[in-house]
Amino acid sequence: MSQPASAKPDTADAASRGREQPPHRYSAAVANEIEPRWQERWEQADAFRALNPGDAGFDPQQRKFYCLDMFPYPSGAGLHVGHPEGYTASDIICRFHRLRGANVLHPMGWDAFGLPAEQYAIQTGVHPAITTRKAIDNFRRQLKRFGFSYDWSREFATIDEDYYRWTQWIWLKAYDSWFDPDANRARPIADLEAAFARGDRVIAMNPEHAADADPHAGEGRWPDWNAVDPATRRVILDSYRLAYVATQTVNWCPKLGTALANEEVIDGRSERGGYPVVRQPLKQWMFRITAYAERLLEDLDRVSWPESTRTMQREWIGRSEGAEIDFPLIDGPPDAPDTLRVYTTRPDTIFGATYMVLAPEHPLVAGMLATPRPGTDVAAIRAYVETAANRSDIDRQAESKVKTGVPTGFTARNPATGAAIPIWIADYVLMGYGHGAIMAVPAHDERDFEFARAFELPIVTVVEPIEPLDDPDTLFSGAGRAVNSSGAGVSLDGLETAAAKTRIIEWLATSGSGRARVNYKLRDWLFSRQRYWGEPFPVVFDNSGMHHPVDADHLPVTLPEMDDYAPIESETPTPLLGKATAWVNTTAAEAGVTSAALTPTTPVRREANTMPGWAGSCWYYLRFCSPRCEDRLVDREAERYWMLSRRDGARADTEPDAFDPDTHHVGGVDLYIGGAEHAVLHLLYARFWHKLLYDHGLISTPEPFGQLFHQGMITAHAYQRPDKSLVPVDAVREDGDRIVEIETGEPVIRTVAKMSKSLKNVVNPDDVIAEYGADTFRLYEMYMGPLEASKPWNTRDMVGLFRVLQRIWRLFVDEETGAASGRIAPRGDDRQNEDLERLLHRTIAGVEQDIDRIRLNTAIAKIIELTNELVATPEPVPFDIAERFLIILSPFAPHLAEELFSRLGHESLIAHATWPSFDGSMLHDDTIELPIQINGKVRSRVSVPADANEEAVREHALADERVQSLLEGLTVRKLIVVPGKIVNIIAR
RNA sequence: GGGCCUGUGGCGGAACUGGCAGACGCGGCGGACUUAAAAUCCGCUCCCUCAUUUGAGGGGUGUGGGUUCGAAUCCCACUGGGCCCA
Repeated sequence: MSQPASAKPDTADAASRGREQPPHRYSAAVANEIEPRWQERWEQADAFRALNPGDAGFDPQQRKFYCLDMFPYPSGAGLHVGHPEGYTASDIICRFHRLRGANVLHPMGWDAFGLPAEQYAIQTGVHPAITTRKAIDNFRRQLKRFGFSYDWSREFATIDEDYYRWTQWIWLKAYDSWFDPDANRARPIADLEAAFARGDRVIAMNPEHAADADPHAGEGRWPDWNAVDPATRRVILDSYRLAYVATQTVNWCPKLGTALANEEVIDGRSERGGYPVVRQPLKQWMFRITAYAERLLEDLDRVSWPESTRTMQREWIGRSEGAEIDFPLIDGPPDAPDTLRVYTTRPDTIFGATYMVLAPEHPLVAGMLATPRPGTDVAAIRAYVETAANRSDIDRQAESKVKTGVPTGFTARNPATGAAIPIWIADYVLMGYGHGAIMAVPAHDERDFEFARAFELPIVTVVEPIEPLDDPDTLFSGAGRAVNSSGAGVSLDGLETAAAKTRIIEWLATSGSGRARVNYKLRDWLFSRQRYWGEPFPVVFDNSGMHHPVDADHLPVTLPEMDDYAPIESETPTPLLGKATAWVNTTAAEAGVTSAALTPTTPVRREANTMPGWAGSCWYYLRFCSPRCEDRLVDREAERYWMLSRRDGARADTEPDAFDPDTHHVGGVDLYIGGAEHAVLHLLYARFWHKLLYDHGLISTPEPFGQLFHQGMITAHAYQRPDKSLVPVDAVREDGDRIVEIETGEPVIRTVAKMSKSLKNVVNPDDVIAEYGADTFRLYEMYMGPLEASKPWNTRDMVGLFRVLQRIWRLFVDEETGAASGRIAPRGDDRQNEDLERLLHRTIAGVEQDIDRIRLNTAIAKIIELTNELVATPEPVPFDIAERFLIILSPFAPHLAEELFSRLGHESLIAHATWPSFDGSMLHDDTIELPIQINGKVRSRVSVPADANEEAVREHALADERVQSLLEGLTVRKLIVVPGKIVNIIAR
């Protein structure tokens, strides 16, 4: 065992070796014999094959159930005990639904592109495909050993060519799409061009195009499409694409040869290795996910997801309502726009806007540096802008940091007050949010306030709290009543904040200096990585830098072989694939660009960036519906069958294609189980791709995952010093009542921590299965606590579940001979057992309810209670009770259940048995014991008929001897009867 | 700093919608079996006091308050832990 904390000998192991052990007792050896045997039987019988429409034996009347696990990234380290947690839960639920007659789709596959394999390749030179395939084989072996009922015929990996060709195909679909704000959906880019040509749309750059900071981009400047030159047409159309190229500032680490996410940069150095990181502009492929912000937000109300996850997605999308306001520039730089546009959620505070701030990256800055105002310290501005460029957004936004900035010397006019206010540059304003510029209202915004104090800028109060604040010195940023807010054109004085906002927006609109605006924190999705081990983009560039898509018939674009995978160390960002010069430099024909776009011999450069790890996981759940489909990303019929669910549970395939919110569930996968660490990114990205495909009519539901469930984390015990630092489990010993660190003798306390190599508390599932078998492992992991809770692994506790299985085994099998125990009445014996029958019905009902509510720990407790009763019953257990008991056990401990079921004489698999029904009248006894409280304390209990009415119960209670003696000398003031529950007598 | 979740025996946890707190499992204690130990099986096991053959009483779900006939459950404040945002 790899858990040194369990100092006790491992019980199951000892049991299997014990000399005087009965020869046929349920032991680790028995488990390890019967489990692989049944796994082979299932495989031979193709027991868990999900039938698609058109398959032989497919029954259109059968209920469907699509239950998906978040597929794993197969690392070289193999499975961790955290992996099988969600997988065991989904397996139990799937087996349950099969027993209840559903056609269950329960697939498994591999998220196989990604960094670890590439880093291993850098060290060893072994191709990532080789290490990845090996890791997949190991993961598959480990998962199969748990007896999970996956339909393995549907298995695929994201690195399979016939999978990622469709990943690339979807990207091309996005490239070929624009988002029509009027229709609120994606449409082919050809529709946009046609609309321009017909004159149905104003010909303009996309005003939402992130790469274009020109605030006037959305204003038409081209009256006639036919008069626009082809190059400009392309630029205009490209600004609308849902997959587009833009120059983004990235954290480039020259030493690592890649761009890093903001979270991976700490104080200007890489988190891994501590290498310097520079902020560099880099041409990147982006996804216009922001176009879907509103729909991604709205549809959160329609899915059955944990509230916390929906909240996180809402916050990530970050919708806010406010206004964009144009502040006229006073003597601005030549060639610059006349106005400076800002976004604010508090337009009502405009009378308090005493200065403005530009992000250092703001396009106006260049013009200000080129033609500075007299007396401006240009060098200081330049230095400030350069320094700011290398600070991460996270650092820049940290409120604790001292605010920095420089004055530009330029001024703008506050449209409300008419006053000229100075324009500053400061890095607390980010280019990525709003318009990269703000009106600063230091009286009512924390950051503006600190900045104003640091640079002695005026602070004007324009909102007063309606209720006086407890602490008058705190900055007031809430809603209140406007004061000092009157100008030539408009007055807000006396209005409460909401009304003031409405009034000022009306005035801004009529005066032409602003308008209401909804803004989102969500940014477009940076989709390029400078890695090797990812999907190549199906796109090339010609000599003029223009991009051309690869024709769909030429997919997939495969990766070239490489001699070494070391990153290119460079000051200028260079993708690793840039090394594969022979692959990069090719011709239009070779790359698969249609001759309509480029003549076949045109020299082109392939896109050398690759897609990020998220790409493959964005649509794998769709592919599982028909993983071998060759002519489409997913078979139409199969997709509709598995993804579209009617609310009443009936089959949907007789319905028309169109999703109907009144009769259909919103999304396809009936139950999606996976970790909360994917609450935002993976789930948001997958929803985005799904909606894009839905808009193109390729799939039938607007959401991918109808119900989502997060399993908690499996933690482990660790030890903590008084200073809260952690001590590895092998560095402590028990010293009497205390636990001390061996090296120092200092006491430590037991705590809970993540499993980690450094704490030496990682548990390897292979070891646990060798010691106890998979059935015990499955039961233990489900029994630890509620699935959604994080809970500490404690190997010592496993023996309890092992003993339960041992008791069940002993009930059926003679430990000395291995033959039938004789404890089960033979088939055909008509003996009854009323008490057991009632308990069985209660257990069936309880387990059903618990599985439906995903409370597997209490379901197992109920099965254990029944087990203990069966074992304790002196006379033989009726045959059909034993049979039904095994069926309800089978989702949880499938191997043992199959074995015992066959020993009862069954030829067929228990996996294909029918879930037993329960009789509602059997759930309650005829008479019940009712507790009697006197003044809130239980003093007695009486037996009453279960259906006794309130009056009868009252009489029973008052007639009770004990109650009468306790009530002596007291007056009953009140008597509360809760039928079936309790009686409370209030007496003085 | 803001938001969300959470605190129940020695441990993991149970308790439907406000109705007998501690199901079930671990551990511990006692017993059976054994030369002995392990394994297995049986019994007891929230704490305190008195009685100890049955038992009787009191306290108890992080702390303090509130609502209620009745609170682990609902409300308020505080406090410990976790997660997310900043």
